[in-house]
Amino acid sequence: MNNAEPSKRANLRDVAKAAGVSVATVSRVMNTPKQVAETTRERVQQVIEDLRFRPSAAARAINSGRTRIVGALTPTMDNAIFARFLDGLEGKLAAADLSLVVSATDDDPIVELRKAKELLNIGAEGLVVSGVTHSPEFLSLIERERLPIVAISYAQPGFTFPTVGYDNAEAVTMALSHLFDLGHRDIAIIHGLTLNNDRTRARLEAIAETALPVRLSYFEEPIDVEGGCRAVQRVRQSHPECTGYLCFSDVLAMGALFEAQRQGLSIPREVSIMGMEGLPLTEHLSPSLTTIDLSVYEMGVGTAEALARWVNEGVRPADHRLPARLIKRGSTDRARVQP
Amino acid sequence: MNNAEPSKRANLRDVAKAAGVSVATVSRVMNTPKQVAETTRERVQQVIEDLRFRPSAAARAINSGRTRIVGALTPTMDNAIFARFLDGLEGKLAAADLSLVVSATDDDPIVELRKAKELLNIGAEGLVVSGVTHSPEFLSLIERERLPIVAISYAQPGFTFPTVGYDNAEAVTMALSHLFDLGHRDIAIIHGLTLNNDRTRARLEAIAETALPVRLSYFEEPIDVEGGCRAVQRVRQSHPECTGYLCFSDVLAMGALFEAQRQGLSIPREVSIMGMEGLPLTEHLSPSLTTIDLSVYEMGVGTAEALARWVNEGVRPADHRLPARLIKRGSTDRARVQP
DNA sequence: CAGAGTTATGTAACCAGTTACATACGGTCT
DNA sequence: AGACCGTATGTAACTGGTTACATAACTCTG
Repeated sequence: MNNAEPSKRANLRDVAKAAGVSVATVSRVMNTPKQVAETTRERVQQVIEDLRFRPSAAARAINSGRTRIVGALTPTMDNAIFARFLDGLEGKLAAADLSLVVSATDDDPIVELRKAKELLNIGAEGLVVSGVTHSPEFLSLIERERLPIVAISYAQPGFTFPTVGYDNAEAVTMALSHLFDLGHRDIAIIHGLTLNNDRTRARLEAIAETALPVRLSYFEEPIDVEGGCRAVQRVRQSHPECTGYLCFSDVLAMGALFEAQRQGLSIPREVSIMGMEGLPLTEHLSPSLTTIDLSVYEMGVGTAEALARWVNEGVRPADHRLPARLIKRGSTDRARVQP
Repeated sequence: MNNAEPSKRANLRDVAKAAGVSVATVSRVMNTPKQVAETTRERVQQVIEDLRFRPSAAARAINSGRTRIVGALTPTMDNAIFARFLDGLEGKLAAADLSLVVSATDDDPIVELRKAKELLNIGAEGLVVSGVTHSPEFLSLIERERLPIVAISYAQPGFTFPTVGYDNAEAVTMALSHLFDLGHRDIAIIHGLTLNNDRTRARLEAIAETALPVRLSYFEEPIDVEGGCRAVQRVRQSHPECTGYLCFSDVLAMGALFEAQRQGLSIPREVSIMGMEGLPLTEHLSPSLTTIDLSVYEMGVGTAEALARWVNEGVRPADHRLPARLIKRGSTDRARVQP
């Protein structure tokens, strides 16, 4: 056996030569097998296997203009919500024969622009982004490339590109009403950073416009458990009269719950706490966490369906609004009558 | 202005013609600018911008043989550990100018093989996989393609391909010793599914070989909070004498903690519970969770560095063993003297 | 059995880049 | 002036596939 040569990958010509046919026939065996006579087809197939021939994706892409790659630009991956979203997204994209490239932007428009360009450079056929606020350079890049793109976490029919997400105003209003209905009048709003995050801003604007006779105070913290803890410390210090804590994220709510308990507060007797998102984990806390389910996994699936149709069939998808649903659990209850 | 034609993307020839130079010159402007006279260079640059020229990734790939894409095959993304790992991985890969395609295998070797082939089909230059146990077809595929590949979550120097991970035996022994040192003799081992998961099996084997005089009982559940809850229900029913609960995952440990508290058990007075992984969240539970920190984020970064060097410079990386470190917190304490 | 239609296959152009090699130009040295 | 050198640029071959078109062989029909 002669293993002398470094055995570089076989190409179409090699296969054709070895099988004694033309390159066109080999190509047909792979793409339109029924056009090839059975005996020839089998012989070529055999050579393909013997030579371990694998067609070059690049060469195919250059002809078809298709890479079957789409990119997702999310603020981070290390966050239960985006992890869950990406899981749903990847699963459904794979079913549509599309590969998912992930890219974290850290909620920075400059990074977003840079990473979007890199995604285009590797030939991404479509993009997923968070929210509807983006740098002008980003928007014009998308427009002039006519790139299929879907914005998530933000339902906004008629926006520049299709959105797959929930109505942030509706969701937050639902949450606030829940606390109001339970008799809470002094409510702490615990939210993530507003800088470069239009989802948070949209929720805050909806809150600000409420007609409900409530007294609100606002606490901004990074969306992690520690942020939730710090927020509660600040609430207790500056606004101890608050009996309802509305957190814009389940992760913040978990931190808030833990810290409140650490401070000896009885939940929900003294203070009601609620989150948003509907992470599976929240059901198992003690007390279980009242939250607004935003069907994050379904958002991933819906986004994949929308983008896959656009990329594969050229059909620009309609906006897809996901339901927001109150999940009433143990962490919220009637406000205690003031002493 | 004539906007009649559908303005298909400009290519090298278009730019060359518009700038009045040859295609070679345009190519040089992009790749080796110093070889081109300044006046020519500037003129070509201008045309490139005017025509919004973006070189085709596929055409480049066909020449260079490089796609700058690597793939990661993880059981899932919707899991705090893998999310954190992927976050570290993507960040460092991006710094090495590599894009990350993610693909979930659901711990199924058949899916793993299929998705690995798909990754190769789109031109992935390297792969990340979980653990060291894979189907023979998968292994031979990797071998004959001479594909750079790194296995994670499993330190095994000298394995078929380089590993970046912790020593599962060491980690679990560390955990067991901790409980033993605190006086626990009846210990419940709560672990994820062993089917197709060699990390879990390696831990179980290490546990089985312990020289410590302890009585162990085993409880297998899917790695989610509910799994942890169910495990505790089973422990209480079949082995109520257990005072130490050793969970192979922080997620299981959280479920165990919640369920134990729901059942009225005082942690750590009556029962000590510990997890593994070192998720940031665990620090904030009440009581805070004792765990074995496995530096998951660092594993992501280390994997990226190893794979990037291999792919970019052809240097097969050395095995990288990550430290396992006991983080003693509130959920474990001395075993109560038997009444 | 000629003419038409079907089927199987080959030839060569094409996609969008990179690059080896050739060439033209201007300046320096002898 | 002629040889020599370095720089700037162009020509054309090449990467690895796909596919329009041509062709050859075979079957069917009148």
